[in-house]
Formats: sequence, structure tokens, C-alpha cells
Amino acid sequence: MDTNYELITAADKFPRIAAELRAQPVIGLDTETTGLDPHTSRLRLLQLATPQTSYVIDCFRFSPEQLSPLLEIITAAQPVKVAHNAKFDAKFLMKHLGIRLNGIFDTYLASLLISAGNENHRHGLAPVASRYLDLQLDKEQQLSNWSGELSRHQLDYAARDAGILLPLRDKMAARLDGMDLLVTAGLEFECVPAIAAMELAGVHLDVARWRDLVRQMTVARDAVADELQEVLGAGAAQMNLFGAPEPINLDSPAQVKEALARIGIEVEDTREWTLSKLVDGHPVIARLLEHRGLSKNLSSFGENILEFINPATGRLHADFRQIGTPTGRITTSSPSLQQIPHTPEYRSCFRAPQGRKLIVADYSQIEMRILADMARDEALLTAFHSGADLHRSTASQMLGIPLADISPSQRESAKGLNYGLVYGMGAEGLAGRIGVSLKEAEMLIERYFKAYSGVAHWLREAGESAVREREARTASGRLWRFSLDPGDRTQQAALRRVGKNAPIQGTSSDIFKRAMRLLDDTLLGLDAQIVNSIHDELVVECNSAIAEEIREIVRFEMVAGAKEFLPRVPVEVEAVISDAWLKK
DNA sequence: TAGAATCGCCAC
DNA sequence: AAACGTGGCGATTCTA
Repeated sequence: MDTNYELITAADKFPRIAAELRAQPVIGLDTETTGLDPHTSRLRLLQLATPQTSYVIDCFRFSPEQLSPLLEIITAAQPVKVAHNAKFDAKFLMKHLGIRLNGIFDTYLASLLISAGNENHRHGLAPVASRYLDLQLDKEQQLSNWSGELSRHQLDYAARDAGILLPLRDKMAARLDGMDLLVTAGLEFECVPAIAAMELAGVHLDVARWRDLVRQMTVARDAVADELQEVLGAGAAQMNLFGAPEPINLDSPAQVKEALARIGIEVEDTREWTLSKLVDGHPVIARLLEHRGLSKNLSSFGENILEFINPATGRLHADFRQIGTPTGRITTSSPSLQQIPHTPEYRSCFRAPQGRKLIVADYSQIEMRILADMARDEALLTAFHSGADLHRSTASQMLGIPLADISPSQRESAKGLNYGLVYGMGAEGLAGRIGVSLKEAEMLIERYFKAYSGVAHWLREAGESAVREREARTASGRLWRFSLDPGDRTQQAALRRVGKNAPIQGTSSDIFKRAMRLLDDTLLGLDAQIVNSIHDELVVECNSAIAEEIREIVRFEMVAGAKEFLPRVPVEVEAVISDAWLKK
């Protein structure tokens, strides 16, 4: 495809171009960079496209001051900037030009929303252009060297990528509209600058503390491993040259299963769920599980995390995938900051640097509140309005006894139900989880649904409509379309569970993303920045001197985000000021 | 031998 | 078989 482009080599052209761009309702935006990491790579080209022309600006030639007429356009809400994976461009613009990319239409996020969970769809610019414009792009120049003299071919490529964004947006906006996804899309697009800023900022890890922890864990694991080799080797058939039993690989489920059989413990598999039932009679099982835990933590959260520390910033900059799941949850990788074990030893390694504090804030029982609101369940809403402990309230409602008389075990059962039911749990699952018989579990669920009849009705309907309509939606209108083989009963049961959970988990994502944007906006200009985001928890790093003010801002904006989607239920946010990632 | 599939487990 | 939902990821084992 030939794109009409103009390579800008003189700063005196900027006022004319800026005027032309400002007059557009929508422009295309793309960048080419010398690498993928904004901290160690440079911004080479900035491409801004009107329907007629792609303007290609060589950023190596101009200072931010010279570029300022164009930067104002990028920062303003209008014109709308169409970009594919705008987070990437936003990070480079923020790092190298000190500006926020606002007024985004992101064709990558739009593609994910329209695909509505279809795992077969790819979302790179090439497959998206093919799907929506029937255009075959080649991306061979994407990873070419953008730091030297640029070839005609590279400039063509750069201009073309920016040029196709406008027709692409036309097609996708119509699709979003037709699928009632414009509200969700707006929510996602507005969240991009907040996530870009969070990634760019990264989190601070206390390396010495982390190394210490890894050392301790290694010693502990090796001790348990030695002990296990001795016990499990007792029945070994194979001896090595020194007459000692051949060591078994404790990380191999197959070898562990065999070794257990040799000492008289027959098991179907070696999953925790299976083994934990045998803990009582067999001390070796407890040791095995202990080894698993240590080994898992060391391989996933050991020295390897340190490799992700950025040489330029000394911090961890995880990759946040904004639509990581069909329910809209954000996922992280490289490293996976959302899966750091929730123990003080681990979390205390993530610390505020000198002179700074962390605000650790999370929603209190947000999914149950969403359920109460969506189901409009009188009793559950009343429980939340009363401000009493939810699980005690639930137990009290179910058993018909006063709040004050609820025993700890009654509260635990109620808690199991509250958490389990938003995941579509059945009686078997509950029985296993809280350790009661199937009969008792059935009775508990019956009582639960009697106490919360609105919830019972809503959950039933959510499950049925998922099977009937093959889709589920959240409060913002986010869509997940399901495939279902009609004859497959197991699949149908699974779909009923997803149908119950998806609107709740997805609405939680809606709320969270709205809160992130509100908070990021309010923190602009203050010495405070969101540094981590874990489904219902935000971590903000700020100057110690303003920590109390920031804590209140965080609380306020998180509540404000939730209120937009939950008109019927009060929302609570627990926020603490801490030196480390702890809910102290 | 590289990549896929599986098991297992971390988070919310 | 599966057994409450969504992921990421590491180690082992299978497969071409």
C-alpha cells in the first residue's frame, strides 16, 4: 500500500502541521524506537497521520521545545489519537518527551474487546489489519535498526503503519458500537496512560533482603530434600556405585508417586489436594508438601526475579497486559508481580526507597459487594449497609441466630460459602473446602439461598443465560462470548460456573480500571505514582511528607471508581501507609 | 532437540 | 472425570 507521507526535517514546518492536525477530529499516531525498553532505548520516529498524509518526524533532529506544538496535540483529549497498543508509544512519549498521551483510541485493545475472549484471534497490527481491512501487512521492518540512517523502505513502513490506523479505527468503532462495547472501550482507552505510567515507574525491590530470603529458603529446602531422599530411598531398587540408593527427582510427580508406592503409600496422583488428605498418618507426606512449597517458591520467586531489574532504573518494570483475561483482568509477567507469595518475608522485600512511603490499598470484599448490587439482594445489601462483619452476618442470616452468638466455625462456613458461590461452587466443592459432609454442605447451601434469595435467583439466571445466550456481560457492558458443544454436559456445567463468575470478576475489573484512571489523574503533579496493581489492590509510592494526604486520595478515588458501577452498595477501601508492601 | 502438553502451585 | 472462577510460570515429560 502506498501511503502519502512527508518526512519532516525542519522545525519551521511544525506550526503549519500542528494547525492541520488540530483541525482533525481523529489522527493516527505511531512511533518507531531503537528498542523495546523506554529506559534503555530511544524514540526515533513519531508518525502522525491525517486521512491525506502521514507526517513522519525524526525525533533525533528536534528538541522537546521544538516539538512542543505537536506535543500539545498529543496531550490534549482532542483530536483523538489512534494507536495500536498505545501503552508502548505512551511510555516512550512519557520518558523521552515528558508528556502524557491522552485521547486514545487503541486498536489493539479494541480488537481484544471485539474478539470477546476468542482465543483463536491474534491481535498484532498485521492480523488486525487483515481481519478488519482485509489488508496484508508485512512487519519485517518492525525490528530493523531504527538508530542509524533510515532507508526509504523504513520510512515507507513507518508511514504506512500510521496511515492504516484511521481506516482501521472507522471499522472498529462501528463494530464496538454495534456490539454495545463503546462504554467499555472508553474505560479501557482512558486507563492506558495510568498503566503506562505505572510500568514506566516500576517497583523498588530490596535486593540484599531478597538474596537473604533466597539463601534461607535454599538451606531449608536442601535440608528437607536430604531427609526425603533418606526416607524415600528406603525401598529403592537401584543402588549407585557406593551402595547408596539412587536419588529420586523430587520435582518429578512420576518418580515421587513410584517412591511413595515403594514405601507402601499408594496414590492416584501427587497433587497437593490428594496428598494433603494423607498428611495425618504419614509424616513423609508433610515433608513432601513442605519441599514442594519451598521448591516452587525458589524456582518462581528466587534469584531469577533479580534478572528483571532494569539496569537504567534499578527497579522492576513488569509487563502489565491491560486486557489479560476475557473478564478484563490485568495480568502481569516478566516478572509476574501479581503472584508474589502473600507472606511478610516476600512482600517486605518490596520497599519504599529512602524518604518515600508505600500506600497499600485494597477493596474490602469487592466481589461480594458486586454480587449484592447486581442481584439486588435485600438481605445482603442490608448486611453491607449495617457495616458488620460480612461472614458473621451471613452466618447469622443463615442460622437465624444473633450476630453476637456466631461461633468461629460458623463464621468459617459462611465465609466458605460467600467466597465459593461467586465462583459457581457446588455442594461437593464446599464440602471439600470447609471439611463437612456432602449432606451438610447441601443443607448449608440451601440455608444460604434461603437467607439470600436474591443471590440465589441471580446466580441461577446468570448460569442459565450463559448457556442460553453463549455470552456474559459486566456492568460496563464488557462482553465474553462462549463456545459450547451442546451435547457436552461437563462443558455445560463449566459454562454455568463461568456465567456466574464472569459478570462479577469482570465488573471488578471495570471498577478497578476506572479507579486507576481517576487516581492517576489526581496524582498528576504530586510526588506520588501508582507502582503496582493486583486485581483489587493498588500500591502507590509517594514522598513520605505527603503520605497521609495521598492515602486519603487513594481511598477517595478507589471508592469513586466503584461508586460509578455500584449504586446500591457501600464500598470500603482499606489503605495503609507502610515502608513495605504490607498491610501493616 | 525444540516446542507442546501436562502437572503443579503462586496470586486475587 | 471432575470436583468453585481468572491467569503466569517453572519443571518434567511427551512428540515430531
